Amino acid sequence: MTTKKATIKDVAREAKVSIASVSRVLNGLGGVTAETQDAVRKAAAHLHYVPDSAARSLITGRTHTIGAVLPDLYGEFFSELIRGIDLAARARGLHLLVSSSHDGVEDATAAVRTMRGRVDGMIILSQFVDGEFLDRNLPSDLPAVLLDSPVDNPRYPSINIDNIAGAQAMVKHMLDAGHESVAFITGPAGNYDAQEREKGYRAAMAQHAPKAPLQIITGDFTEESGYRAGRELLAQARRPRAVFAANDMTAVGCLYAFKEAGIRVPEDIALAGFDDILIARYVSPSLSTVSVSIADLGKSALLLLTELMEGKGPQGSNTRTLRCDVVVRESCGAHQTNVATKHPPALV
Amino acid sequence: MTTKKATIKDVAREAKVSIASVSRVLNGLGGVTAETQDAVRKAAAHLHYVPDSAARSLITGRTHTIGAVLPDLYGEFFSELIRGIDLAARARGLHLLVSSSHDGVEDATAAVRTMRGRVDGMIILSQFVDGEFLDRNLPSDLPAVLLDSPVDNPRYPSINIDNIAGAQAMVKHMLDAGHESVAFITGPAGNYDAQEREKGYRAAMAQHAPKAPLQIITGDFTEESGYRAGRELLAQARRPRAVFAANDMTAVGCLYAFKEAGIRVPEDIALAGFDDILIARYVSPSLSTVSVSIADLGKSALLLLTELMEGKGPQGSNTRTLRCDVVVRESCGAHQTNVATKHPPALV
DNA sequence: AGTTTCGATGAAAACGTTTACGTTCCGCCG
DNA sequence: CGGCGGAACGTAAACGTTTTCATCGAAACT
Repeated sequence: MTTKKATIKDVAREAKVSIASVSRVLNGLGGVTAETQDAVRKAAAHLHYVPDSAARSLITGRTHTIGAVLPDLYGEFFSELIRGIDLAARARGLHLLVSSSHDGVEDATAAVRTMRGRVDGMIILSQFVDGEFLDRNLPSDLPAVLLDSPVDNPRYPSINIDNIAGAQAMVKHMLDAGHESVAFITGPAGNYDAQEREKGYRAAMAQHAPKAPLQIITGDFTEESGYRAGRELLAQARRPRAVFAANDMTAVGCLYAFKEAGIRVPEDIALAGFDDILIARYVSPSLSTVSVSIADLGKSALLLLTELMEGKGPQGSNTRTLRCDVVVRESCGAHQTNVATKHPPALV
Repeated sequence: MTTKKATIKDVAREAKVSIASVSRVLNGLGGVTAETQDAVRKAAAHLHYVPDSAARSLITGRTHTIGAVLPDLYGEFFSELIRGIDLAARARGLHLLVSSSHDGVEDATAAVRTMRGRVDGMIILSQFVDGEFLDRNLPSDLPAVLLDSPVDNPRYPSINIDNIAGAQAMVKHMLDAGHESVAFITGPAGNYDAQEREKGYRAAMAQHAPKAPLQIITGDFTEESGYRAGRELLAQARRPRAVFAANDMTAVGCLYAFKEAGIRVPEDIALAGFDDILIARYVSPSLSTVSVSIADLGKSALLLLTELMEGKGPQGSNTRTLRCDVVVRESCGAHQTNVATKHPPALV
C-alpha cells in the first residue's frame, strides 16, 4: 500500500544484488546461489514486488494473454465456451481477453485489429471471418484457431462440432425407433452449423430410409420459426410422425405449436432438437436432443492454440472435430419412462 | 504481412520526420503542420503500423484494459454480465480481461494478483472478497468496483441488486392476490443475495401480514434443495397456500415436488422465484419471478469504474442499487390466462 | 604452481513508446 | 534593427524489464 509500486531496482537494492540476479531468481533461470535466491525472495516479498507486465512484454514480445473474439451470443453457449477457454488458459498461466458482441464485418475487424500486440494468440468464432479476412487483418506470426468455421486454411486450424455425425445419429435413432420417416426443420440459410446438420439429416435418411420422401421446412434457429414450422407441418397432407429440428429453440417452438393443436408428443409426433440447451430438460415433455460439450470445445481450442504458439504446426489435419452425443429424453418416444429419469437430471 | 512489424521509427524514416512528430500526429496532440500530418498518416498506413501497446503502457502507465473477476458461474447470469460489461467497455475503447472460475479465497487472490499491472481498473464479483482482502491484494491506486457485495468501503464502491425491494414486492404481490400468508425457501446461509431476499420477505410479511406466522424452510439455491423444501412444506401440518423461493432454480425444484405430489400450481399452491432465468418461462406452469437486468448491472459497474478511473470519487454514496421487477406469469395465480400471454414471451 | 574452466555475478544494451526540453526559424513589436 | 515570443520539430531521457556479455574468483586440471 502507500508508496509507489516497487520495481526490480528496489528489490535489487534491498537484496544487495544486481537487477540481473533478481530477474534470474524470479524467473527461475538458475545460476544463482541459494543464499542470493533467499535474499531476493525475501526482498521481493517484503516490498510486495510484482513484475511490470508491460515492461516484460515489451522485451520478450509475449503477453501471456490470448484473445477470444466471439459473436453477440446469448445464454449458455457463450458462458460455457468462455468457461472452457478460461479454465484451460488459467491452467497454463494465460490470461483471457474477450471481445464479444460484434455484429458485422467492420465490428469483427475492429475487434481483431485492436487485439494486435495485446495477445499471443487468438480464438475466433465469427461467421464473418474467413481465410482472406485473417490474412488481411492478422499479423502473419500471430497464431489463431477458428471455431466452428468452414475455413480450411493450413495457417488457421479450426475446431468444429461434429454436426453431421450428431444429426445423423439422431435421425437414425428416430428411424430405429420405428418411424418410417423423419421431417426436418432447417436453420438459417447462411449458417454453417445449420448446413452441416441438414447434411447429416439427408445422409441418415438416404442411408436408413432411402424410400421415404424428404420433408424439409425452413426455419432460422428461433423459437418463433419453430412454431411456424410446426403449424406448417400439421397443415400438410402428409403429416409427419417424427420431426427433427436443427436446434433446440426451434424444437421448443415446434413443441408449442403441437401442444396448441392438441397433438401429443411423443405419442402422435416424435420430436428432437440439437444443442442440449438447459431448457431442453425443463420443457414437457423433456426434449430429446444432441448434446455438445461446449466447454470442451473451448478447452480444445485453447489447447490447439497453445500448440501453435509453441511452434508446433497443427499436427496432421487442419481441422479437429468434436463429437456429439444423442440425449434421449421424453420427446422422441424412445424413452424409458420411469420416475428416476422423468425427473430432471439435476436432481439425480 | 511478410516483414517484421513496423515500429514508430520506420514510420518516421518513411515520412522523413522525427519519431516525436509521428507520435504527435498519431495521438492528435497538435503542433504539427498539415503537411507533416499527411506524410505521417500515409507512411503509417503504408507500413500497416500499429503502435505497440506494451511500450505504450510501459510509459503511460495505462493499459486501457479493465479486469473482471467472476466466480465460477454457469448460465445466463455470467454471460449477460460479461455482455453488459464488454459492450459498455468497448464503447469507451476499453478491453476486457476476464477471469472466471475461481473456487476459493486463494483462487480469487491469484486472480486479483495476476491482474495487477495489466488493468486500469477492476470489477469484482466474489463472495470471498471483502474490504480487508482488497486492501491486502490491490495496489492502492487501482480503482475497483464490487458487484453484489455487502462491503461498504469508500474506496470500493459497489453495485447491488435491490434484492430487498424485489423480494418485498413479490411477497406483497402474492399477499395482494389474496393469500393470507407466504412461505419462504431460503438460499445458502452465507450468501449475501440470499440474506437480502430473506430480509425483503420478512419486511413484506411484517408490513402486510403482520399476524401471519412466518414459514421459513432452508434451501441453498439448488434445484435439489427446492425439491426437498417442497416436500417438507407439503408434510407440514399447516400447508402453505403460497411459496416464495429465494431463486428460480429452487422454485423449479419445488415445483417438481408439488407436481409429483399431485398438487396443482397455482390452484392449490401459488409459487414464485427470483432471478428470471430463461427456464422460468418454459416450465409449466411458467414461473412468476423477480427479474433483474444483469446486463445493466455490468454496464453500470463499468460506468462507475470509468468514473473512478477518471479521478472522480464515487458521487454521493458508495453503493448503487439496481431495481428489480416483478414478472407475473402463471405460477403465482395472479396471471391473466389468455392465449397471447400463455405463450412464451419469445413468440410475442 | 600455472593455467584453464566454470559458476556466480554485475554492467549495460535493447525493446518501442511518450514527453520534457532544446533548437531553429520566422514574424512582430519596441 | 535587435530582441522576443511562439510555432514546428528534433533529441534524448525515461519507463521496467530480459538478456548478452564481460568480469571475477575459485576450483580443477596439468
